[in-house]
This record gives sequence, C-alpha cells and structure tokens, in this order.
Amino acid sequence: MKSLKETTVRERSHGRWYEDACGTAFGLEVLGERWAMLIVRELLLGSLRFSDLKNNLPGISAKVLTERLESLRKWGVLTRRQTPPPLAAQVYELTEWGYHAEPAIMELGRWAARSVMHNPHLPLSAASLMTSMKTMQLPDRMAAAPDMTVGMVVGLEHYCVSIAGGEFAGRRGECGPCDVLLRAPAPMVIAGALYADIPPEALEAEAGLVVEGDRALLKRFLTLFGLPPKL
Amino acid sequence: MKSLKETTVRERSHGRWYEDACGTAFGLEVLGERWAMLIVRELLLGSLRFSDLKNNLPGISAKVLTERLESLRKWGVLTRRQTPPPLAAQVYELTEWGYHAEPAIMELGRWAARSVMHNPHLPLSAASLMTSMKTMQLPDRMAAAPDMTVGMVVGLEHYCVSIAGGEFAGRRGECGPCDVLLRAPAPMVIAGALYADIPPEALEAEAGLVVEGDRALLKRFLTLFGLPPKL
DNA sequence: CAGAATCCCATTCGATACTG
DNA sequence: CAGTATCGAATGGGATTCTG
Repeated sequence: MKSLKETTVRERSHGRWYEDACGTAFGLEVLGERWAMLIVRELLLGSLRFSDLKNNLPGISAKVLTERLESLRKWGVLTRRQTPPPLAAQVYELTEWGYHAEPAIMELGRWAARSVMHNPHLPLSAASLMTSMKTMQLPDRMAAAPDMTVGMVVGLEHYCVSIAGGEFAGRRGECGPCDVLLRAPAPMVIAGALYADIPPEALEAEAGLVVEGDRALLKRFLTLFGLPPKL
Repeated sequence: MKSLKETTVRERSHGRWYEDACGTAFGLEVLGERWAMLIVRELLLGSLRFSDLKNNLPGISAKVLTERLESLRKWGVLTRRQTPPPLAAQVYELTEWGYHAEPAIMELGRWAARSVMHNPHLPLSAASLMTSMKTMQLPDRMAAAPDMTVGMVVGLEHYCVSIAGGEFAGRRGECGPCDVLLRAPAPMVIAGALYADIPPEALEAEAGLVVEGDRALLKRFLTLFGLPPKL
C-alpha cells in the first residue's frame, strides 16, 4: 500500500503521464490537463489577472485555476508579473514559447470546427470570438484586403483587430482611432455577421449591434472570414 | 442531492466540460481526455487492433482504452471495422475527419519540441518516431529531395516511408521493394541518426543498426529532418 | 485475443469558507 | 482582489475476473 503510493508519487514528480517521449506526448503533459489550453487561449490575446481569467472561463474553480497557472508557470508557458506601482496588480503573461502555442491551439479549433457535430451557432465568449476570427481567416481574401483597424466592444470588454499587409492581429484593449467600431451586447451578435452572413443592418435592428465608422469597409471586413467545410 | 446528480448527468450527457462553444473547446471535448490524442496519433499511421493499440501505448489499461475508443467512435473520430472473413479481426480506423486531426497533433508536437524542458534523447516508441519525422521535416531540404522509399524495421514492427515530389508519407507495414532498408533494435537508434547526427556507421558498429540498399541515399535522407530551435 | 464487468482506492474537482 | 484551506462527491483508472 505504501509502495503503491510511492510509485505514484515518483511518476507524478516527473510530471509524466505518458512514458512516451515524443513531442506530442510532451505537449500533452504541458497542455493536456483540463482547462490548460483554454487558459493559454485566453492569454494569447493579452495578459490577464487571476479574476479576469476566472470570469472568462465559466465553470473553472479558483482551485483548479490556481493549480493550472502554477503548473503552466513551472513548464515555462507563462509568467506571473507584478504590474508597476500605480496599479499594484499581478498579471499572468505568456512567455515567448507560450505564445508560440497559438498555431497548435488554432489548428485544433480549425479541425474541430469541421465536425458535423460542432454547432457554431452556440453562445461564444468574446475571447473565443477573437480567436475564431484568426482561425477562420480566408487566406485569399485576406491577402487582398485593405489595411484596417476594427474596434469591438462586446459587453464591457474591448478588443482591437487590425489587418495590415494581409496579416490579421487581435488583442484585448481599446484601439484608439479605428476605421470601424462595433458595439454588441454579446459575442454571438458579431459571430452572426461573420459566420451566418446576417447583414449588419439586420443585427442593428434586432440584435443591438451598433456600427460606427466606415460601413463599406465593414462589409469588406465581414467577407474575410468563413467557416471551413464540414467533413 | 438528487437534483445535484441530475444536473451533473445532464451536463455530461452533452459530453461537455466547457460551456464555451468555440472550436478549440469543442476539440478538447473530443481529444482532451487523457490518452485520446495519442490513440489518434497511433491510428494516423494505419488501422490497428485493440491489443496492438494497448501494446503501443505503454501504461494504458484495457478499461481506459475501451472507454476512449468508444468515446472517439461516438464523436466520429474513428470507426470499428470487421476485417473480411479470412482474418476475423476487428480493427479501429480513423474516419476522414479523424485523419484531418493530423495537423493539429503535429503542431502540438512541433511546439512542445521547442521547449527547453523537452529532451529529445529519451526513449521513443516506433509510432512516435514516425510521427516526429513527419513533424520535423525541413521544408527546403524536402523540396529538393529525390524520390525514395525507405523501409524501417524497428524491433518487430515494420514501417514504410516514402518521399515523392517533396511529400513525406509514412505508414505501418512493409514497403515491398525499397531504396534503403533500415533495421534497428529500438526506435531511438534511428532517432540518433536523424536528430543527433550520429553517423549511421557508428550506429551499425555500436547500436545494432543494419543498413541495406543505397547508403548514399540514406545519407541524403538523414539530412531531411532536424529539430526546431529551442525558445 | 477482444473486450465487458466488477471492485476499489487515488486523484480530481467544485463549492464554500476563509485570509492577507 | 488573489488566492488558500477544507471537505464531500464524482471521476479516473489499475487489477482482476469473466465471456465469446
């Protein structure tokens, strides 16, 4: 009984679940626990405080969040940083390696979205919406897109999307001056315009969308994203 | 007490852990459980029977393997198929959608391999070796590579790698006629040649490697793969 | 061999309460 | 706000046994 427990402890002290040393198995040691990858997804859009993470991940408990953050810190995916004196808060921030997990996380999302069992018309968090936009870019349209800056205010959260030289970038925070500003009460209002081809006018009339700025550019913007075909 | 349990059952009946409906969250519902992604990785190289999967995934129990296979089947990642009468065996085989998970799994492995905490010189399964080769292709070298077929016999397992038109393909099974045939007692012998730049002659002398066929082509082959820089 | 079924302990998780 | 502490319930998973 004692020996059984000791064995377990020894194995876990390595942090290893899988005997296998291949890259994927190692990646799963780091990001394979429940919530871990979604925490990273949140932080891809910018640093966050503990409570912001908790609010953005409905269903996660403080305990699990604490454990995951500590685990991810040990693995070198993120760091905990004290913000300068004015705001004495501590924020979690991805390391360079942590940021490089973005392609892996996006590939998983892109793959999953092609399942016939995935319903894209379900409630979505604001961060999910931003990540999905990056994932669902249509490369040929994006290559021909004019540069633009699109601000989004979803509920109380601010996001800024920029397209420059065919490159998409999204982050948390306000844009400053932007070509288009969208205000929506919920993420799925914007998702409706992006993925369900609902005209923005209809969403303004019925879903509380508010559009400011260049409406023609908004139309163009909305053509840059699309769901992949199902398999 | 009853109501608490009912709530739990309802949520799990969706198979949903995360409230979030984004693609990544959905992908994690499907592949986020322990072992699930490694099972898929095994099947990417070709269909396998239950006992083969169990042997190839050291540490997995029959119970967990059964559960995962059933879950993956329900999600449409794989199917269970009866082989024709002569061999009355049943094999697990990825669906088309399941095969499309390959980029996501490889991106995760590629990312993980860039961690300073990942040691590539640890024991490796044969399937991991094959997957890692696909992941660690050097695109520019691969583009200029001549077509070739390389057979590998690792322990008792046979694999066949082909390069045609700059495209890498690997699968389980024998090659038939091939340009180079490698026999190694363990996967890491071949990994040493690929990633640690150990000359094949040294491995033949000291690690039990056996090379048959075109040795010059083998040298060329070994230059096509390399570990990504650490971050 | 290919699993299903059972047993049972260890771990995990979520809810709640508490603290600096 | 940013966690820590504790506890009970749920789940996970290894070992074993049984069946076709």
